[in-house]
Amino acid sequence: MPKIGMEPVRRKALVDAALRVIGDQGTLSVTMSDIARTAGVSPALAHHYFGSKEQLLIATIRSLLAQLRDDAVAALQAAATPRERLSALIRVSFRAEQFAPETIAAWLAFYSEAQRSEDVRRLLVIYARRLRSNLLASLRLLCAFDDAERIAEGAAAMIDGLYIRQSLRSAPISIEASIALTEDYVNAHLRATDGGSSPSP
Amino acid sequence: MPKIGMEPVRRKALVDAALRVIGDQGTLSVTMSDIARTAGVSPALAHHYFGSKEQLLIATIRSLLAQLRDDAVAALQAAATPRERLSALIRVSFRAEQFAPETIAAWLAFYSEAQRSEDVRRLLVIYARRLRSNLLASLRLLCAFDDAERIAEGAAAMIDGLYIRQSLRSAPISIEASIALTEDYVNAHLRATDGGSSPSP
DNA sequence: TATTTTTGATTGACTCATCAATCAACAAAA
DNA sequence: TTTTGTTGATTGATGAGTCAATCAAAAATA
Repeated sequence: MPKIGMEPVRRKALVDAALRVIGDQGTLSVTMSDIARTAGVSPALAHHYFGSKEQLLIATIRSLLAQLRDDAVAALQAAATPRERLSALIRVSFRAEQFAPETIAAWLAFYSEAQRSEDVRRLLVIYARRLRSNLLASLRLLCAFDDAERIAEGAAAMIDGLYIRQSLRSAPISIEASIALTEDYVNAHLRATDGGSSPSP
Repeated sequence: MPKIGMEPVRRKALVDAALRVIGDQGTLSVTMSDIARTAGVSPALAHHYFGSKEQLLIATIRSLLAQLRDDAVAALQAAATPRERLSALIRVSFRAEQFAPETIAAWLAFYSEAQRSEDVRRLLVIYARRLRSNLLASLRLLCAFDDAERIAEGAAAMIDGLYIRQSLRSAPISIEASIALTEDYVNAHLRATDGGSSPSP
């Protein structure tokens, strides 16, 4: 069995397994054994490649973040106008995989961990900043500077809030309804702050 | 030392200690010893009164919820018009204690736990439902039925979202700014859905 | 080509620490 | 003396991290 060049393969398998196990159990208190078993290797190997559970978790978050970034980049490239880019960002946030119960459970677990681990916190801050600045870039072309800041802040909060509410699975909101709520928010404010399409000078 | 009638005193001390320790450490993976020490008793006593860690945690969430409910009731009673009641609900959600980092960290930990414990989940659903129905009761008097549903959903999401974003402590938003964002949302939509003050028939 | 050496991949078995839960015992009030 | 409050000591389980040993492919050598 021992073929050369296994390292990247195992690393990926372990990261994917970690995400799955964490999503299923809804907590970071999963054992290295669980993760390793899901990845089809021994617990010792997980330690061999990642050194510690913490490092494996961090790699897992990085992987989630990278996927989210790639999705956003792709969606933005396919959009032509600022308004379309705005909608693309909203749509990406509610992608089916991202909005799946296990993914949301994993995100929640990471947010909770961020209270303790500075490394985890820093990674989540990157996500928050990126979402905000992406929204801002489009909004600045659609309304006054100050309004753009406020709307971006509000839209980001609404997106995150829809996620957390989804995690309780009582009266779950559909993906389309979530997108509609966020779009409505943006529309109402773009309309309220000026005629509808005159960007700041 | 053993004075009679200690049970309620100890229970409260343990629940309060649990909330504090959980908030400080940002996780439910705190030890019974930590909690007991903070409450000034032995770990064995915590088990004596609560039977298990799970039960103590549940009592802790109940206590948080009860306080939130009492705050809401008080705020609602002090408000006269539907519009005032709406603002009162928003203001209560962002109470200083509720918005404190430790409280938010505790909430986050509970949400995460809800993925595993059906009991915890049920309690959090109660909170979500209560917030929604409180908002709805006021909104129904201010706009059409369908609009009320959507605005309530959106406002609740925004409130929860502002909480979760606060937990990262990057670019923290002030209490007043959070209230303003939520008020703006409600105002914009009340304005958009009809002239401004004609309730549904 | 055949043989030896090196090296990466992999694991079972073990250590060490932590923690929830239990229990027997004791102290003071009633 | 019965009841209530309280604890120290102990147990049993669990889980992260370590380590020495094994295995097979690749590289070097003859």
